[in-house]
Amino acid sequence: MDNRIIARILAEIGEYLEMAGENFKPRAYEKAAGSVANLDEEAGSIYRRGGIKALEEIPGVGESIAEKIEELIKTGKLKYYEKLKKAAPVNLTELSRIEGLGPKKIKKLYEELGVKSVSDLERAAKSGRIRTVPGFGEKSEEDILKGIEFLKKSKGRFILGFIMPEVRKIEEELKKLSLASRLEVAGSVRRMKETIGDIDILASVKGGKDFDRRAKKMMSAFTSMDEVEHIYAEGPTRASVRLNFGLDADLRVIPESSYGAALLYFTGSKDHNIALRNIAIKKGWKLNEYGLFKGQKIIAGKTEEDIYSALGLQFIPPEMRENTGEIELAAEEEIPKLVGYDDLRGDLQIQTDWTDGSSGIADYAEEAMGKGLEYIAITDHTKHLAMTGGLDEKRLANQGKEIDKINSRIRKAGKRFRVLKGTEVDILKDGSLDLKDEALVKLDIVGAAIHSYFNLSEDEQTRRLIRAMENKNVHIIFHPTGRIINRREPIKLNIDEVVRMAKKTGTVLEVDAYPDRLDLKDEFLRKCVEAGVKISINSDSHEVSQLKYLYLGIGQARRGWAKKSDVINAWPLDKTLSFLKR
DNA sequence: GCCGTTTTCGGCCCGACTGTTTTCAGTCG
Repeated sequence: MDNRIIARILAEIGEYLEMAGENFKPRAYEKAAGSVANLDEEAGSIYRRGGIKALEEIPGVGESIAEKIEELIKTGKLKYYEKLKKAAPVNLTELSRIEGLGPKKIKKLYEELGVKSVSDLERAAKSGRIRTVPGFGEKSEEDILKGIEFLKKSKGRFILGFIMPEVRKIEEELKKLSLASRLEVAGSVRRMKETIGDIDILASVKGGKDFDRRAKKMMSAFTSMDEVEHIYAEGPTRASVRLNFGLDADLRVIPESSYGAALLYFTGSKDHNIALRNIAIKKGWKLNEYGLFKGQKIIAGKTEEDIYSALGLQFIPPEMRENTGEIELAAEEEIPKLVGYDDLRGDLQIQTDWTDGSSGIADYAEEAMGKGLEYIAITDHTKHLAMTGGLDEKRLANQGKEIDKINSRIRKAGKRFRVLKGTEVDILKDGSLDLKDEALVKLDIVGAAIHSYFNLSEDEQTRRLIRAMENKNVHIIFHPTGRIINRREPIKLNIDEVVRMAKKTGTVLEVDAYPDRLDLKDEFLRKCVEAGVKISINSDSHEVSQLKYLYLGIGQARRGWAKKSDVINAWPLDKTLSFLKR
């Protein structure tokens, strides 16, 4: 039984206990679920290694939860969980996705009306029975129907790179009003999470006696924007709305003196904030969105730096704030200097109109120069991918001649820029490659990638990838897990083994920066960084405008704690090339 | 149910907003 399933069951137990009116147990289960989900090792393997005592080493897991995990590992079932489910057989996960509905209300609806699912809920609301339940009224009934409608329309979380233009547009519109002294999108957007659930906007206005008036003006400007489709809540300092492109947005207005505290708070993550608050508590202080306080006296609040520093911590970049060890590093002054958003010098994965891309090589060179890059690699698909018009050895050689011409034109124009010859060679089912070694050895950059047989077992898939890495001509594995966010699951891989073999063979692993790939993802990148495996951040462009997606790959690499020295295309070209010639 | 510079008991992050209530429980982030 894998960690995700164990974590989900623990989290559900927490919700059932909350329904039952328990006070602190739900949080204990929720916390344990979070740690299990974040484990590097399968709980089953921890248990086999050290038994129940080893399970108790997991943060938030004590005697009782360890026994429950043991039962799940041994029997695949958990009596305690089955009992809770039987006592209240409702689809909690589904129902609590409706805005405004939590465990307590769900319990009431189940007890009074027998509501078990969203479809039960819809019937109850439409027939006017919700309003008869104590604590509910006509408004609640309406809100529930609206919530159901929204749930039917929305497809869960939005992919950051695709929604970013809309986010920036809202941000720009609000800034244009010139009502706020500072305004910023915080939350998961600022942490560069690959998907986001909503937009958290933070604005500050001058404090003092006119604060209320200024804040109110800001709030009403926000809720009356053209994009606002529905207002969930609107108070003097906080409003929550649904935007017409299907995303929810929150605005908080705070006085300037609290901007740093509020930015810290609204950037999250929630777990990071809780950990910071606990540090404050241990010092006898209190941390909230208005500042860090000792009694009534404010110690810090104007900037995030001030607050971290007062807590005895180094500044932590937003992308690292997930409470997965960064606070401990900050206490030791060991936060790494992460690769920066301006650090990339080249892009090593680009598809052109020779295969399934729609822009030509020269256009890419032009666009990349305009973006300040110093090199790009052309890496079209190979013959096995017939639907893309993949290149065979002969067409690849012809493409090389065109690249030579383009490079000489660039040189004659006196520009320092180079187009590298490359390929995205297909990894076949058995791990062999789609092009002959004689063709590969002539190229500057050989990326290899899996595009077929996504359903092999973990063992087969891992051996397949390792065989590709063992080819001396392969420099980089492109999008190693093959996932497409919200569409395709990653292939099954023993990632630790892959990282180990990448280190041994000197193979680079990629962060494909395309918005719905971001592959490798953050947690796997951390493993690379720890093991000393180099990474490259590439756009996987199929059209010149897609070079802009590199920033998403950088964000993901920062979430994986990568430094400039870990990223081969953040280096000068001669260093990169000599590194690749192992 | 977990945990410990509050250490084996007594705490557990904190504040805004809503709807349905006449003072607050529930939800959210």
